[in-house]
Amino acid sequence: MTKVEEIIELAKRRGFFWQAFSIYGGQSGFLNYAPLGVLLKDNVIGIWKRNLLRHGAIFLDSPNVTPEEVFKASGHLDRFSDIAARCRKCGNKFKAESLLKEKGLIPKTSEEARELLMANRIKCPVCGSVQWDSYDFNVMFKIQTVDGSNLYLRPETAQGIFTDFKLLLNFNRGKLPMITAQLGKGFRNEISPRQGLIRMREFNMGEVEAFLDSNRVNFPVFPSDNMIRLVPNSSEETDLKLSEAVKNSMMGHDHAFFMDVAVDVLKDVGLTGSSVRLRQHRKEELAHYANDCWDAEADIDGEWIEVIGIADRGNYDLTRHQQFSGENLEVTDDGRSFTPSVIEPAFGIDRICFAILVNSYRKRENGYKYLSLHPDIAPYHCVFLPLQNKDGLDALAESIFSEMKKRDPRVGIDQSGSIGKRYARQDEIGTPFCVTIDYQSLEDRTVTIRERDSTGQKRIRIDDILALTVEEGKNPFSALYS
RNA sequence: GCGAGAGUAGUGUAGUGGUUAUCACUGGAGCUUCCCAAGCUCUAAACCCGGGUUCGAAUCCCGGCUCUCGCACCA
Repeated sequence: MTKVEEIIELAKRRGFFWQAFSIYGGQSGFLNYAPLGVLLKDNVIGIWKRNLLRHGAIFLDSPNVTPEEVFKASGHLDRFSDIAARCRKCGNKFKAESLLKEKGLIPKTSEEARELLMANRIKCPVCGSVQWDSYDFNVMFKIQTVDGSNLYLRPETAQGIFTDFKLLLNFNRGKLPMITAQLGKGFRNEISPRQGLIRMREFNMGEVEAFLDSNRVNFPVFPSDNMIRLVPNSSEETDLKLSEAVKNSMMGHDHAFFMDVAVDVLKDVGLTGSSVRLRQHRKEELAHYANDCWDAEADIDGEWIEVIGIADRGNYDLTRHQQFSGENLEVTDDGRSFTPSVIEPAFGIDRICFAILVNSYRKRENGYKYLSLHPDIAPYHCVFLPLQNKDGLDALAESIFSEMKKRDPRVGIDQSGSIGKRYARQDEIGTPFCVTIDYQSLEDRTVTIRERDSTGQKRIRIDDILALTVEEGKNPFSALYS
């Protein structure tokens, strides 16, 4: 088994994620988060949300189902709908538009495309046949109401924010810059969804739209000014602080600010160092709405995978929605009217979760596996283990457990099997600390705390555990082993 | 979507026309001289779905679904 296969095997066996609808054979492109995966994902989302709140973000939650007009305005309807041409002989599929481009022909319908392909004896690039079928292909899932209105499942959550821009700005008392964010699902009818959590038809995204005045610096102070590997599209890759990259004119200041925020989030979930980089899109790679885009990529077993896209959308979306809706979406500031620009960091929650699993997977010399998860994002913070299930050890463990779970619900207790088996079980799901109640505990109210990565142990007082203060998103037990 | 391969307990697997369907790990109950998956006993759990061939199909054929790899796709 390859490393990734081993991780997927562990993730299925221990309950991080499962194939969706598996009793009916499964459905390609859809996965279930299993019990531990849900906890991990919640922690990732919590880190995303707290980082944004820290910068004054406001949040929105808009519908998945979106009317056609919105995607006409956003450009997704045109750019997502293609006429596909299928060679009758070899079955290969192409964009009809690109096959007909050299003849200067632009088909309006799939029927017209087929006629043009046949009439001009366009050859299949693979087998040379001139026999074609054609059909409409849309990457957006189309649905209909009973009265026949066309609706789509959104391919990105961003449009919900753009269409509520005036309300959000009013809520923000008219002030720019304004950071808005939405956690939600996106849907894309991928032709061949693959690689588990990497390419799904329904996926979790945490999108941020920062509205700003492009004539000035909107976010002067970087939160961390992280040092990061940068891969620009026109020069050599280099390690730089983001402030230095801005000085070198590699990107705009406000764009770099959100790259810094993105790197902070990755740092908080435990993705750091050489496993993360920022790569600039090539011109031809840019989405229709983007002026510039840098992807935060994570190393997933030797392959760089986009986990966050930080796009400069300019004023494209607001300008388009102003045109199509007739609403005035300009902002007046200092007597000057303008359409705000947008920087959009879009976080791929599922990919971040998968990158976390892959990058935390370790093997000990004896072959036993463990997940070296950051203590703050592990599904369980600490698990209590009575060395024996008798002699009062079990009762003492249960009393500590029931006291602690009132304050930190991310604790567990495990009384089944040998102690080594229980340590191994917790190692596999990435529990960073195990507290073992042994015979000495009965005499002096001390216990041992074991750290997952080193397997080292310290003896601590039960009262010090009970005195821990719990802070949202933090593992309080880290304070006991330092 | 195309081509090739593959789908057997939760996981990984054995099984080339007739088996009570193999083994291991995991899970559960218990014993145990008890701090790193020890040992022992017991136990739960599977042939992807639908057709066909056959006296008889996990096994052969067809279709569907899913997975893997390559191609294409990835706004």
